[in-house]
Amino acid sequence: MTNLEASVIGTFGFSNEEFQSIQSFFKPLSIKKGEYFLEEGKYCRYLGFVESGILREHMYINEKEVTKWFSSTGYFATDLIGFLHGEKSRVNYQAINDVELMVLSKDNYDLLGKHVERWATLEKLFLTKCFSVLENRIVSHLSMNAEERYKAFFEFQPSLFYQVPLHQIASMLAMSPETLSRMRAK
Amino acid sequence: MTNLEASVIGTFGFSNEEFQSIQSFFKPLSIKKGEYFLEEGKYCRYLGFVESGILREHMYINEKEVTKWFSSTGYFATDLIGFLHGEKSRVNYQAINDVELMVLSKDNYDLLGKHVERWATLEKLFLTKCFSVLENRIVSHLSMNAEERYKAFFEFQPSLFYQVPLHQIASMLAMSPETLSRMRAK
DNA sequence: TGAACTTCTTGATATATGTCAAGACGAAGG
DNA sequence: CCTTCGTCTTGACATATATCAAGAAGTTCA
Repeated sequence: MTNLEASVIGTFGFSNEEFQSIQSFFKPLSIKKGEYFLEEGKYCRYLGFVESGILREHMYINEKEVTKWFSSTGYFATDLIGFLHGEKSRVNYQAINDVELMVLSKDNYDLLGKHVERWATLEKLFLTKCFSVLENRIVSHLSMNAEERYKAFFEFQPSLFYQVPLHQIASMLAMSPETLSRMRAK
Repeated sequence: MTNLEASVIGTFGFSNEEFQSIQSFFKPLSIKKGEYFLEEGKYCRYLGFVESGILREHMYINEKEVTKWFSSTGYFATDLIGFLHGEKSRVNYQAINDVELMVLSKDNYDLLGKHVERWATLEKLFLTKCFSVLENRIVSHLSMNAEERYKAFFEFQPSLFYQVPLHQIASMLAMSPETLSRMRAK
């Protein structure tokens, strides 16, 4: 069973039949360490699902690089708004290490509604999951200090800390690399 | 023309016919200053649209009150995840002043798909707008300091600053009331 | 192997922001 | 009308976090 299958059936509650009917729309894509899956200013033609490896989502603001998210195994990767609306991406997705993806083109994505009866429901579930993740992050910024954000994220995804440069994690948590280093020291 | 009509046609691109077909599903609701439109732990039975007045979205974390958002004229109000999934609310919506709403019950919301042909498209547009707002807020926390967040939000909604207690705005921007007061002094 | 990088840590210090306390002011209510 | 309460500001001070700088390891690559 691929990770895609496990995720789509487990997390999103697709039936086996539903999964079979969408599977053929995905195709595999390999990306080498350092290469880009998506670049700022280019059209978001693909929705990626990470089978293995880690992609980093980042953008430049006032010449400073801001890490927004990491898509590791089992996560989807794209500028969702850009993808759904057929617009240019505002973010980059770069491979932290060698990455294996299953990707769905925008054209195929738009066809799913005709091939999967429950698609409207399933798509809504997907969108609301994404929404929920962001909502929780907002709350974390409203109610936690740097140390609490570090602890919460470390509990959530400890494995990332051994695979990703820590200064990038620090950026994603809105703190300096030195601060993150000091919290780890405790 | 009601604000609901203007918003749904202007922002979401409904046709007049589409608006007419959904209008009857909404009903008006008045809320007095201080009263609640939605409370933590209760089921989210309604999606509200603010015709006039301001609602404040807030929650309690470690006994501390955290203001998450303000829904002023032209905004929707509900715990979106709770509403869509038929779950209990994690937030409160309290009236800052007397508020006039147009509300859509969960039952009616679920009926819209059968009455409006483009509903799947329109609903997706609604969800992605909400998603986009959150995404921008995340980026603001990753790339701005308190003063920059204050300035950006003040430019975005200056009128709020004259209608809402400033300490609540401070909470929403993740800073202390004193800090907000000092930024304003400049 | 050695040189050039990157990453991570640590210390010293600077700065932004939070906390505490007090007072001014206006609104709400008896 | 007075009292009380909530709001906002301001000052003094505390603290969290950022910045700057240096060095130790680990990596990459010729």
